[in-house]
Amino acid sequence: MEYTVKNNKIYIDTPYFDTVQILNSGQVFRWEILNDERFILMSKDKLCILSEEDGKPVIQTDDLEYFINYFDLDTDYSYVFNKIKSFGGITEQAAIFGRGIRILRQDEEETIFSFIISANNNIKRIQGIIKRICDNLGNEKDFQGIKYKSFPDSEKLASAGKDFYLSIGAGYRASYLAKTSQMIAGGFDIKSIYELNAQDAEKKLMQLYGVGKKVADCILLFGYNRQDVFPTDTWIEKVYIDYFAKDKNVVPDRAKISQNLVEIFGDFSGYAQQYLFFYKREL
DNA sequence: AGCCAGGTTTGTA
DNA sequence: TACAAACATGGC
Repeated sequence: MEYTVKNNKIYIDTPYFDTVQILNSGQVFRWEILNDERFILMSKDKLCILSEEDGKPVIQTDDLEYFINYFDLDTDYSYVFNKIKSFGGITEQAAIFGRGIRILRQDEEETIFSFIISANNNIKRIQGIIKRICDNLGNEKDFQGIKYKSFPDSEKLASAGKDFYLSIGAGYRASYLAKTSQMIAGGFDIKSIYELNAQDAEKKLMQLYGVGKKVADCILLFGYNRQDVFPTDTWIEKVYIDYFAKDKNVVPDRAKISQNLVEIFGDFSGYAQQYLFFYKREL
């Protein structure tokens, strides 16, 4: 076991958990610096405090079970890490560089809306838009004197119109958020996606307004914990051109890049994607 | 100042 | 099917 639980705290004891790397890996947007070396992270209506004791990560929370699952603490990352390293080259370098990254098990619904907002957007602004949505539509919560707002459910999101999303700076994604929240609140079954294979799951998610292939793949990876997809954005496209393309002058489209990378990495595509994304973006 | 950001949708041929 | 333009906004 790579963690122990005591008094509402989870003590992490593994090199495969680096708080700063996880927070900066671009999969989670609702976090803030609390004070030096302490962070708060929110998911759904829950919050945890991330800190260090004796140089090791500590998670403080009212809901231990939720965050043990959220941080994927029961997955053996030494196995994942070594498997990714075995691909060699840039992939091995990326894994070593981002050794402390984990793929979080985030809420499906929150992930859907978060990654609709992510389209053609930068991470700082994505964080701001999501924060303003929570501040305006979320429920008031409190954890040990820290006041925060929950992520609103689809009904609440659907009750706000396109004009609201425009007013909080969502830009042209405003209509996507208004429409998709109405679809999900209206009965679009996002749980049934767990039963589908990757291709059908992708197609189903792409029925949602504002969800194309790349966003669908991010939702599957971060919200459904599916590893057999390879979200291909501008950064992964750069990685592909630099290190995987046979002919740099003939660059396939992103769907084809994604397909090629899944053929290479198979059921470890998600992990490989995350290490490579982090490596390219941090350098 | 101007390009870019974890792209998607819509229109055209 | 394939490609291009339109789409809002702010980070750096």
